Amino acid sequence: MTNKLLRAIFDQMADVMEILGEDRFRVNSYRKVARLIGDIPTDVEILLAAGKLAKMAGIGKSSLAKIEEFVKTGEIIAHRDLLAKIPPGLPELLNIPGLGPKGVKAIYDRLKVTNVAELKAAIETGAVAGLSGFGDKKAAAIARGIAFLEKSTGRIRIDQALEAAEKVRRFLRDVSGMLRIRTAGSLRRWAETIGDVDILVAGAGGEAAEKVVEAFTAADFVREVIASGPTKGSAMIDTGGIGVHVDVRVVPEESFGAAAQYFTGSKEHNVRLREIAVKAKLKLNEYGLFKGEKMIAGAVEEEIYHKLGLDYVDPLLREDRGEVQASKEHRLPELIQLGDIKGDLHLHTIASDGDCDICEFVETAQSLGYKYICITDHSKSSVIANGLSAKRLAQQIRQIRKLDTTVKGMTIFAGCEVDVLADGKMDFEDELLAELDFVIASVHSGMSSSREKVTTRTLKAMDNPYVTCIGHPTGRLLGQREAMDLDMAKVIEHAAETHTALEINANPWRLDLKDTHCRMAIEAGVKLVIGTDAHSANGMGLMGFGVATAGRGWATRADVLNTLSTAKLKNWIKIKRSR
DNA sequence: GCCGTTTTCGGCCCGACTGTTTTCAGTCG
Repeated sequence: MTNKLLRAIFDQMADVMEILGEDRFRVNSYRKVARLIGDIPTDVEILLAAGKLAKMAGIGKSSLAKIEEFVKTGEIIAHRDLLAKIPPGLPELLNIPGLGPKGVKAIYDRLKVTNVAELKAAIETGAVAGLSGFGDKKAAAIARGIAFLEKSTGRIRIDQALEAAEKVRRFLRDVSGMLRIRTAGSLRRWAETIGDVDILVAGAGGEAAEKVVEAFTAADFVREVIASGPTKGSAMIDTGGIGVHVDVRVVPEESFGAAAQYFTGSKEHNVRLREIAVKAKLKLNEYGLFKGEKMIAGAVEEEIYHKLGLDYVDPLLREDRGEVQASKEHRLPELIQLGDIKGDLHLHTIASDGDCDICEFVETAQSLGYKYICITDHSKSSVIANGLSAKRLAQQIRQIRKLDTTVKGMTIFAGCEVDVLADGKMDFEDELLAELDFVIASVHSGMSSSREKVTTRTLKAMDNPYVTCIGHPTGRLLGQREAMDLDMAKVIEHAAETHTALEINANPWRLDLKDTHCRMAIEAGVKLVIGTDAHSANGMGLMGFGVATAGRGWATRADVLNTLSTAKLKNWIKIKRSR
């Protein structure tokens, strides 16, 4: 919790300093500290006590003192002082697209505008347009920015972004002069949510490039054109009833690799790379890597990394979370691939709230080349999900055992997604759980309880000898429901102690565990299970989202249970039960 | 504010697009 708060405080200090026109590098260092703290899953207090915080690159004397002050007193004087210098509504104006710190300062200094409502009024009276440096178009752009902000739901889920990207790619494929297309940006990094979709097109230069942009901005799915130049088009497009911001950029074929690198980001990762380039007396931009005037790499992305003395970095890792240093030292992990997955261990049938029966899952699993699946319907307390009674579960187990003997080349495990009750006990007696091959323990209620409650409850579930893994550990639904306030450090520590796995729920609504928590679990030696939580045969196709999330958490094949052979998986499960 | 096998001071990533200008600042990614 402290981390979130501290991140917000450092970001807010940066906002205010930006508006006050302070040195941008200084502002940047505050932003960096904010991001660093926001990225660490371990509580700042713990790192501080262990002396680890001071060793982090980017956190210097001054920031450390501020963090210490916050941990001790619950506030930072410098933060309070900064806030006192401007009206409270001002920083939120920075969120308006098209309005930056300079603009905010100008409308405050000269029009005494202090919040969004006053800004709207000032635009209506023409006061904003009348300011020198502004004008009619600028004022209109700010008005559009406010409207966008008011109706926007913020970032979209990755499955929504993929759908939008596919729509634009299909369209561009038919545009002449275009040679290659690829998605870049946070979508290529498989970030859990996406701000805008970046599409990169390699095409002939000059007029041909302009034609690509023109065709895109004129497409029938475009709702509003935001910007359009000779090499870049930016628009809001309609897809599945939501508006998605899509950028299309056209680059020369010889620069395609450099452009892919550049536009894939993250911004912070790119800054690292360019720092290395500068030190080597080179220049890196979206057109290539240059030594003086001479391009020494550009067409192929891998070459950019190699010429900088680095191993190629998978897009999943490009978040400036230590991957650049690791690539320099040739110790990047060999990330798990979708093809490593040998089975799906989280599936719901019509017996509870799914849409298909066990046989349909078996067929789909066979087509995916899986070696095993596990049926995990809901337990009795999940009434809305038509959870199974003890009797029905016992019947289903018998049904699965029988079916298993008839299916060749694949094992069907009997499992259950068992509710963790309010007191941490399981929804079924141990005698019944003992009959199952695989037990997912999930919290489905009381998610907004205190940190202590939800944590204790989860820890206690892991104490049960038959619980194989914790399902969607934080319970979050992206854009809809906050994650439980779990003490993840404790959960991971206890998972290691009790030989319990943690799930990466692959559903793009969940992606739970998330990337940074996965990494923390892996470092603690905890095994992960990637499950789709499929409620239909189609749902099994979501596995890739979970694999990507694992990869973003630096997971190798060895870190994920459902890459194991059937025999090895059985052995792993047995260990906890025989303790 | 942070950082240092070129530095404890003087750097700190780079370019496109827009709008208001008349050569450039602001914003964005």
